[in-house]
Amino acid sequence: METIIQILNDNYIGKEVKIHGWVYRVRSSSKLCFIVMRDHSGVIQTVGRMEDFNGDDFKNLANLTIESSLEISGTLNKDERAITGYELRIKSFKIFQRNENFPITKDQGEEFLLDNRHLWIRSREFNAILKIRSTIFKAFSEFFFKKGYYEVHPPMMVSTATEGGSTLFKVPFFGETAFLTQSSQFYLETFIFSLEKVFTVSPSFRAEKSRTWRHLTEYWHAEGEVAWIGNEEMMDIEEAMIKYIIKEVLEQNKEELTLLNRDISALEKSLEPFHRMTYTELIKKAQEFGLDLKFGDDLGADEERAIMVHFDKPIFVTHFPEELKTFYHRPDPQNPGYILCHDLLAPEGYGEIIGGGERIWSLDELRSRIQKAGLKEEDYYWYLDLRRYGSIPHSGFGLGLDRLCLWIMKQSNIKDIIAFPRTIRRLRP
RNA sequence: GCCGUUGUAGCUUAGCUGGUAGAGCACUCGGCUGUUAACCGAGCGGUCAUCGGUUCAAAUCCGAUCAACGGCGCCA
Repeated sequence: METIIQILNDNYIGKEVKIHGWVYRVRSSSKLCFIVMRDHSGVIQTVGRMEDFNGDDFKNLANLTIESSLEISGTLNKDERAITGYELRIKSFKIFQRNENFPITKDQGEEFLLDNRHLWIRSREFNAILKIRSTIFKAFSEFFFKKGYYEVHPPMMVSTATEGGSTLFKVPFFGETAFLTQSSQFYLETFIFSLEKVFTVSPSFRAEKSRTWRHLTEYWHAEGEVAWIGNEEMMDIEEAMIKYIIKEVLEQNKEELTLLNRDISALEKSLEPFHRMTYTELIKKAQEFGLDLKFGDDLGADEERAIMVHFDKPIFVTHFPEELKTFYHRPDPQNPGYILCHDLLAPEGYGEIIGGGERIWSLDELRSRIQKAGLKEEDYYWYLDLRRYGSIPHSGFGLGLDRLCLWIMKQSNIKDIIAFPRTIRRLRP
């Protein structure tokens, strides 16, 4: 048994091969039928000639429906008329299932395809998306393993919010109420006291009623936490990580990127050094670009997009004013009122994909920030304990892997790069 | 949560200022020896989201309801 990608190759010309897969397209006339077959690896045109078959065999072949499953044996020829340049002349075949008409035909609306996502993921386009996504996830972990990090596994069911928000999913938990995690950052901070350099890839859940092109209710969160380093060094690591992922995708998924019409040279730009600027500098730049942004404003989606059309590489934005960030971020001792943190904005209008920075490591400072934020110390007893016993400087980050996928594949909606998106209005399929 | 748009055949849709529903795809049947989500001929398929109102007459105008989609905020 061969895979399709394997036999799209001159070495197989004239040889007898056997493939299995699904009918991608079928066309027939009275004495000739074309069945384009697909498997996970690609598509190939096969041709059935009436003279090659006995009895009803030709008819059975010509009457196959899209997505029927079968096994085909035949000889391979080169043929420019065929979709992928080679053609298999069918000698024999075995049908596993001739199915009813496949629900997805041409001219489908987005919503219909979402309702039928369980079937649509078979499409060539989605197949390419899933392959690139797989590379992105793999490369993320690979990068950190190569740097000596440990992968850790924080809980998804938690008792408190990370950021004190009200956007948590409640889950009954043996008489108590548990929440689905929004971020594993606090747990990662516990791990560094054992392992020093850790990362995790796990889902995060946000019950926010977002309806935008870049929000999911359940999304894949890649987080890292590193002992003994500060904001600058954290950014260096993230920059190397993003470049590593892009390089891997460029190496392993050229074909898929082409199938998606991704402009590869635009992506290659991000292998050059990223821009870095402070929040204050960014606001100034934005004002130069003619944007109505005042100091103290958070960057909205429109602003991010308007700013990012001026850059072709990612930008780290650092030193946000204290009021714009949550309590655990460490204020800059050199710049009172500013935070040692960073957001990474992706180019081509994609905006924020990473949030990270240095964490407060002094117990007193953390307690006062918790108080200021109006939160209860009891809820954070174990987080505070980390500052009681051998506290150290450390930094971390959270990367929205789906957002990274969105940008790398240059799709227009985050739902397009995950097989089964969960949003405020979609729980199925 | 706020703002906006849309709802016509299985799917994609046309239908202007009211006159009683049209197409493409899919499907069924027939034809075709080189097709590229082929082509040609015929057929099947619609309580125009729901409820109510205006009118001689409503897919079309008005109101309500429901559903979906898009944008913002929140963030990754």
